[in-house]
Formats: sequence, C-alpha cells, structure tokens
Amino acid sequence: MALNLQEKILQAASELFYSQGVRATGVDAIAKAANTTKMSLYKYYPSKDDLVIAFLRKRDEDFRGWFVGQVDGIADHPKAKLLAIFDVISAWMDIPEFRGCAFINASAEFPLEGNLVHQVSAEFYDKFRSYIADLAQQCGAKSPENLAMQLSLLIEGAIVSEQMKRYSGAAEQAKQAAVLLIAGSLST
Amino acid sequence: MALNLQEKILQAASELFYSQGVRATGVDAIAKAANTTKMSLYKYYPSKDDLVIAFLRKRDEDFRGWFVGQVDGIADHPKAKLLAIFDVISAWMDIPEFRGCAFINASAEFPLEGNLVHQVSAEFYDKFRSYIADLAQQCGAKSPENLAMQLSLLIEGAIVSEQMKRYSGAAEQAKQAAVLLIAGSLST
DNA sequence: ATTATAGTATACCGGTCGGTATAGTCGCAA
DNA sequence: TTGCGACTATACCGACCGGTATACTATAAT
Repeated sequence: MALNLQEKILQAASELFYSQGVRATGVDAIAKAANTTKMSLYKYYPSKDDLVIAFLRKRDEDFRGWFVGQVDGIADHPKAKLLAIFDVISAWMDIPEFRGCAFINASAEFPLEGNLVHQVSAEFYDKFRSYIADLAQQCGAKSPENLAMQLSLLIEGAIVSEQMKRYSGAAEQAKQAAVLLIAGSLST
Repeated sequence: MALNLQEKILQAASELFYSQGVRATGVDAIAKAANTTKMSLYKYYPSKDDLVIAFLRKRDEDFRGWFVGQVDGIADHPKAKLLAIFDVISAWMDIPEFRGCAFINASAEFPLEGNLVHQVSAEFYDKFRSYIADLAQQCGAKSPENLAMQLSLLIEGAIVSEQMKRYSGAAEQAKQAAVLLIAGSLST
C-alpha cells in the first residue's frame, strides 16, 4: 500500500475501466474515486487516452506476473505447467470481480486495428502466447507454436464464454480439451 | 433491397454498431447514415437501447441462418458439418468488414450480466452451441454437450484472436484442434 | 377539397463528455 | 518569513450525448 497520488489515480481508473468498461467511465468519476480532482489527474495523465494506455500496460505486467507466479506455485515441470494454466484460469474466473479479459474487452471497445489501445491489447496476447509456446517447446511438443495457439484459443474462448454467462463450466471443458491436444502434440 | 424506412434505419445502425462499436455510435450519425432524421428514427425505435436490441436480435437470426446455410452447402453428413463449421468461420474472417463477433463485442461494451444487451448476446451463444450439440449428437459423440462446448470455445477464441490481429491463422489452428477433439469424442 | 399518414427540417432541452483556467490551501525547506 | 511545489476547489469551455417540440411538406385515400 502507501500509494502516491499518481498510483492512486491509476488504480481507481483501472478498477472502473475494468468493471464498467473504458468508454462508460468518465474522467470525473475517476477523479472522484481516487479522492482527488481532475486538475491533479490531468497533471499526471495529460489525456484520458494516456490513462487508458497506462492502465493496459500496468495490467499487462501485473497480470502476466501474477499468472506465471500462480502456475509456478502449482506445477514444476513444463507439461504440468501447461495443464496448471487452466486451473489458474479457472480460479481467476471464480472471483466475483471477474469481468472477462481487459484486453479482449478493450479491443472490442476500440475495434480499429490502427488504434493504440487495440495494439497494446494485441501485444498482451502475443506475449501470453509466447509464454505458452516456451512451455510447449520445453515439453518437446511437435509444433510448439501451433500447440500454443490452440491452447490460447481455448483460453480466450473460455474467458469470453464465462464473461457472457458465469459458471457455465467453460474452464473445465477447456482443460479437458487441452489434455487431449497436449497429449496429441507430445505423442510420437 | 427496397427497404422501407424502418429497415433502412436498422441497417444503417447495424453497420455502424458493428464497425465502430455501440457506445461509439451516436444517434445523429445513425439518422444521417440512413438519410433520415432523428424524429423518424425515434418514431420506430423509442430509444437507442431499443435500436441496439433490434440490431442484436436481427443479427442473431440473420447470422445463424446464414451460417447453417453455408455449412449445409459444404457438407452433408453431421461429422463433415462439424468440420465445415470451421471453414465457414475462416471464410467469414477473411471478409474485410470482419470486426469480430457482434455479441462478444456487445457483451464487452455492456459487461454487467443483468444488462439486457448482455443477455441477448448470451442467448445467441446458447443457440449457437445448441446447434453444434445437435450435430455432435447426430455423430454419436460420447458427450455431445461437452464436445459442443469445446468446439465453441475454439470458435470464440479464434474469432477474438482474429479480431485482435488479422490473418494470424487462428481459424486453421482451431480446425486442427477440432479434428482431434472430434476424433476423440467419436472413438470407442 | 379534405383529411389522415408518413416523413422532413430544425431548433431546442438538460446533462455529460474531455479538458482547462484561476485562485487558493497546505506543508516544508531555505 | 518567505517562497515554492504539490494538491485542492470550483467554475467554466465547446462539443456532443440521447431525446423532444413544433412546424412544415408530400402523398394518397375518401
């Protein structure tokens, strides 16, 4: 804790952006939630866009750091980690604040590919897929990139599905499918 | 063609909602795009919300109708249809106007589960998954519901992935994974 | 010719948007 | 004690939001 003002503003903005959506969140609401004023907000973040980008970049680092930490806490070996990914996703979905993937949501709110928000969101999934590809390679998968993409599709699909309708069992099915795909990619 | 005014308004709204996002599209812009005025628009659709719901409901029927028509045009037997689904998805993604799934996008723009827009979006995927489950059952899949969910995850994941970054080969990987999952679910 | 219907044109409403200007308050260091 | 930087308070800006009021025009059936 002990956040300085700039961090407090970013945290308040992040919670609102994630829980309500970016476009639905006004600058006044952010300032109020951070117990400060628009003047201070605009001192640290010259525009709402800057704040949105800061939100996504921080979320990128935080989430990926948290995620691999969770996976590492569950499993030791690469293959076990590939499976643990789905347990972490499942646990993440169970928290009440879950409202889907911030990056998928952001790219839906800013659908043009040239948009900076869209690009930052795309970068997140590139990194995330690279992380999976590394694990797949360590397992000796036939085609680590392909397996990573396939597992990534299951994960993104599960997130979207769970966001649409909570507690629909998407994560379990994703894991069951992953088991088969991993087995297929590791067999001779 | 030969649309009456109400249909023209809905079509103009649909194109703008889908290509730019719902929140990013103003009522004035819709009226202008439909070559009419706000007065006429509000005669047929008493609020923007009504127009959004009308957009989603029509898209639901149109898209699902178009989709099963495409699948039926490619394949005859249930198992072939399950695979054809991924070819249709792939072809859909290749059209330049592709901007992801309107329902996924809408549920990201209106993230609260109680929201009507969110609910209508969720209904679409229920129907879509039921369609897949029917095919799976006709194939004699061990657990049609589970297979349908797994294939649905691949599809949703591919759509989201392609929306984030075009031409990333998501649909091909989805199909490769689907082949394996279907084979696994049909084997004794 | 009258009247109802469908649609147009345009100005307006209160509210909120992102963003700024100005003045003032507070603690702290020289 | 003076001055400075961080922060607050508040009022304001033009633009746009969703939505409405009023008046007008064209058409077509009676």
